[in-house]
Amino acid sequence: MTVDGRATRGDATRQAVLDTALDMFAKQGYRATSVRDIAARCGITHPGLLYHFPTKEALLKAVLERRDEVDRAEADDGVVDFANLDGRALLAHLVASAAKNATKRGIVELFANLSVEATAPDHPAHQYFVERYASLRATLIRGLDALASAGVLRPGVVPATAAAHLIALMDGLQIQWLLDARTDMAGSLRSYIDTVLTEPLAGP
Amino acid sequence: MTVDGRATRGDATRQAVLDTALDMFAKQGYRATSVRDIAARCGITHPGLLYHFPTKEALLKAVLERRDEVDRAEADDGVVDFANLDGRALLAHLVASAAKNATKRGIVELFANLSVEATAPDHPAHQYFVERYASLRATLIRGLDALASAGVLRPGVVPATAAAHLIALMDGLQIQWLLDARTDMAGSLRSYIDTVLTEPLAGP
DNA sequence: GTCTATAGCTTGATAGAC
DNA sequence: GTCTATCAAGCTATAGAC
Repeated sequence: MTVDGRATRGDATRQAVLDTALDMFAKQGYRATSVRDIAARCGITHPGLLYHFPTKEALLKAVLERRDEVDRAEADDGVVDFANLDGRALLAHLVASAAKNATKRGIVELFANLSVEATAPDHPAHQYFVERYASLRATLIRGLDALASAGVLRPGVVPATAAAHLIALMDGLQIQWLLDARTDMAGSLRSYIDTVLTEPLAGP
Repeated sequence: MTVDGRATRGDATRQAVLDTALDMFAKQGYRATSVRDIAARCGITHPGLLYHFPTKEALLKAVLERRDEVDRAEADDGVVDFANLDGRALLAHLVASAAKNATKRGIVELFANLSVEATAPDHPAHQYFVERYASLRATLIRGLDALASAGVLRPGVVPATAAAHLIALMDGLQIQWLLDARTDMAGSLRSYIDTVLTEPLAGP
């Protein structure tokens, strides 16, 4: 879409490239996917693609931004603001995300692949992931602090430690699930959360 | 070494290649490291290298096997058999491993990279990782079962679930540590273990 | 056991026509 | 906006000399 709301042909192609790139980065990883492959699946040639995204790296960044938009849109079912959920709702949201991820192998592969690749300081997505982890960690600590104040955190649980555990569990369980789809990411995460709270998390 | 115990020049080269490959796969990932680069750092050409290991894939497998040998040798400080440690010693060993890993960024990068890459069923190291995870999981469940029988497991802790948590934590904490070296892998792991036991793990 | 030389392929990116 | 054509560079792997 252009700023004034009219869709052009170029924008349609741009969208198709973005969707296809997301799918292929997800299934094969960023490094293992070539610009040519993406272009071919969109019915154009690779210089055609590079007209819209000048480099492969620019395409990756656009894909990540688009992914965040989609996630935000989905979370806005009830116009919820993730960063300001109350403690229990925040933890419930993590479990729900894990359950939803189990229906999207491609997305899980993309982020599992990238979060390791992007660990290298010179990776195009390095800064994106540094910020992503820092922000998630901060949100979790805030939520756990609130739960501590409300007295529903099991004594001895340190918010910063539990936050690190939660993030590690989400990442680690994804690897186990990718290796063996019988892994219950959501259930496993929930059972950790229940050891942290004085009263189990409600819900499905 | 040849079967009868005599070292030959070829064997020395073989060893150098193995060590160098481990180092470079670790620092840059398997896919991003070329056979040429490895050969050059060994002072030979790449066809020279391919005489010893017919393909890059064969080299990877040899590196993984070598890594396991070294790990086993290190664990055998006191001639300990990892799979038959008693429960507490097994958990203490995990913490010690995490601490040791924090001195070897290369190795951590190699395994973090590979455990995600190898999630793809057609990856050369797929079977290796499937078996690695299954065996670690089995060992952990056995150890936790023993602790449960001894009555030192906090009530409500399910061995299979705690085993999945421990593996996920080790993998996930590695990613956080690679992103930010201030992450305390060993401490974080230990604090999870302490929530699972009725009495904290002794030791440094 | 290691070399030179090279085949044969894929990659990301650019120039310039239409 | 998309194409053809092409570049320069990288890769794994092989053939055959020494």
